[in-house]
Amino acid sequence: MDHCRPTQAISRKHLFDAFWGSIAGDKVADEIAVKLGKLAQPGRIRRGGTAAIDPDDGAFVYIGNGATKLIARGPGGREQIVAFHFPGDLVSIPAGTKNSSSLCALVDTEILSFPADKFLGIVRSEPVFLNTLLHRSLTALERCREKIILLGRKNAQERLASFLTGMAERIGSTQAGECTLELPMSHKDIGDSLGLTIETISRQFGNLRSAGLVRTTGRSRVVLCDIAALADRAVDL
Amino acid sequence: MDHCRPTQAISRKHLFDAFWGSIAGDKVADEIAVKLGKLAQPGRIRRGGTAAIDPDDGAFVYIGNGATKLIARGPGGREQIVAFHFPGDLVSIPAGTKNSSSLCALVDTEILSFPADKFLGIVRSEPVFLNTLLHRSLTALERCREKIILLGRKNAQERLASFLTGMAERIGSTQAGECTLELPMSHKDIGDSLGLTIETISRQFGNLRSAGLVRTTGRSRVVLCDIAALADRAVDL
DNA sequence: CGTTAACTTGAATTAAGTCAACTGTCGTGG
DNA sequence: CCACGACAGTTGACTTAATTCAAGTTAACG
Repeated sequence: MDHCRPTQAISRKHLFDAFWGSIAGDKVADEIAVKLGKLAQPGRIRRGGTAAIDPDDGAFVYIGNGATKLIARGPGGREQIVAFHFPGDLVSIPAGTKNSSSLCALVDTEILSFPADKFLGIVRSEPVFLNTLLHRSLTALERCREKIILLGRKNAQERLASFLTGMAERIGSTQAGECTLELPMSHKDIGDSLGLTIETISRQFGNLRSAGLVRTTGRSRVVLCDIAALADRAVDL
Repeated sequence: MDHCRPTQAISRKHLFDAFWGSIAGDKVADEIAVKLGKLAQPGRIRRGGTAAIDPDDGAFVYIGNGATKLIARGPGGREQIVAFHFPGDLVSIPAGTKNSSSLCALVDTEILSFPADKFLGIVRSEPVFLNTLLHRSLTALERCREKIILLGRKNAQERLASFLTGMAERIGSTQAGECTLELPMSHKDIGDSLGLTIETISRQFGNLRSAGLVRTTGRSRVVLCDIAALADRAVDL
C-alpha cells in the first residue's frame, strides 16, 4: 500500500496536519494546535490489531489512513460492530461504560489519538473547533440512528443492500453507472455489523448476485451493477 | 408520577427558564438568551399528537414536561422508535434525511422548539453553550450505540430487561430495594423501540413476572423486585 | 356499566441461526 | 513458480426464536 516509508517524525507531522486541516480549518489559534500537537499520540496499528485506548479515560481518535471497526462487547458476549471508520473520520470512544468499546484495524492503519478529557479541556474555549466537533457528533448520531432502523426493522436482504449502498457512498468509485467497492472487511465483519451470521451474509450475496445487482471478484471486490435497484432493496416497502 | 398526571400548563417563561437553566447555566451572555427566547417556539402536544417540525429544516426540541418518542419511518414502512425522551432532554431532529423523523407525545407534553440552523447560528460563538451541546450529543450518541448492541446482539428477554433497567435509571423511584416505574408508553411502543412485536413483549413480561423479577399493576405500573437479577438478564453471558 | 383499545394466550409459520461438510482464495516457503 | 496450509467463504439439512394469525381477556375512560 504505502510505497514510501516516512520517518516517524515526518509521518507524525503529516498526520497531525491532516487532522488539523479537516477539524480546525485555519481559523483556530495556533497555540491550540501546539497544545493538541503535544497531546496527540500517533499510532500505527497492523491489520487485526487494536488501538491502545485507556478504557477508563475515553478518547478521540482521528483516522489518518487505513480502515477501522469500532467494536462493542457486552460482558462476555458476542461482538457487535458499532461503526466502520475511514480516513478523515474522528471517532469518539466514550469513557468506561458497561460495554467496553475497542477500535480495531481492518487493514494497516495510522491514527492520532487524544485522551478525551484533556482534548475537550484544550478546545473548551474555541468556538470554531467546538462547532466542528458538534456537527461531526450530530452526523455520527444520525448514522447511528440509521443503523438502529436497520437493526430494528430490516430483514437480511435489506440490511446487506443498505450496507452496500452506504459503503458505496463512503468508499466507492463510480464509473459508467457501476460502482466498484474494495471492501476492507470480511464477511464476518459485515455480519457483526449487521447483526447477522456469516452464512446469512453469504446467502444474501448469492441472492444479489443471481438477481444481477452485484458482481464479486475474489474476497474483497464488489461491483454494484445497479445502485438504484439496490437502494430499492435497502428499504422495506 | 409526573409523566402521567395531567400537567398544569406552565408559562412560556417558565418553560424557557427551565431550558436556559439546564442548557446554558449562568455563564452565557444574556443577549443570547434574548435571541433564543425570540426563536423559541413553544408547543403543547396532546397525548398521541406529533410535534410540528419542518422536515426540511431540522430542529432542536427541549422537552419541558411530559414524555415523547422519536420515531423514524423508512419510506412507506413500519415504524421504529429511535429513542424516548423525558423532561430536560434536548432532542436533535436532523434535516431531511431519507428516513423522516417525527416526535410524538406519549402523554400531554410541553416543548420548546428551535429551527436547527438558526439555533446553531445564534450559539455559534458561545463556547459554554457549545460545550453543553457537545456533551449532550455525545451522551445521545452513547445511548444510541447501546441500542445498537441491544438490537444487534440481544434476544427478546435481554432486550426487555435492558429496557426496564434503563427506564429505572431515567424515570424510576427506588424504595426498599424495589424500583417502581410508571411507564408512559404502551407495549406497542416498547415493541417498536426494541424491534419486537407486542405479543413478544407480553410473553417476556410474563416470563419476568413468573421469575419473580417484576410485578405489574394495571397497564402502566411496573415494580422491579430485583434490579440486580434483572440487570443480569439484560446481558448475554 | 358499557365500549374500546390494550393486553394475553395459543397454534401455526417463517426467517435466520446452527451445525457440518465442502470449496475457493491467498500468502508463504520449498 | 508451484504446492501447500490456513483461513474465508459456500452450500445444504435441520433447529429455533420470534412473528403472524386468531381468539380470548382485562383495564381504563366516558
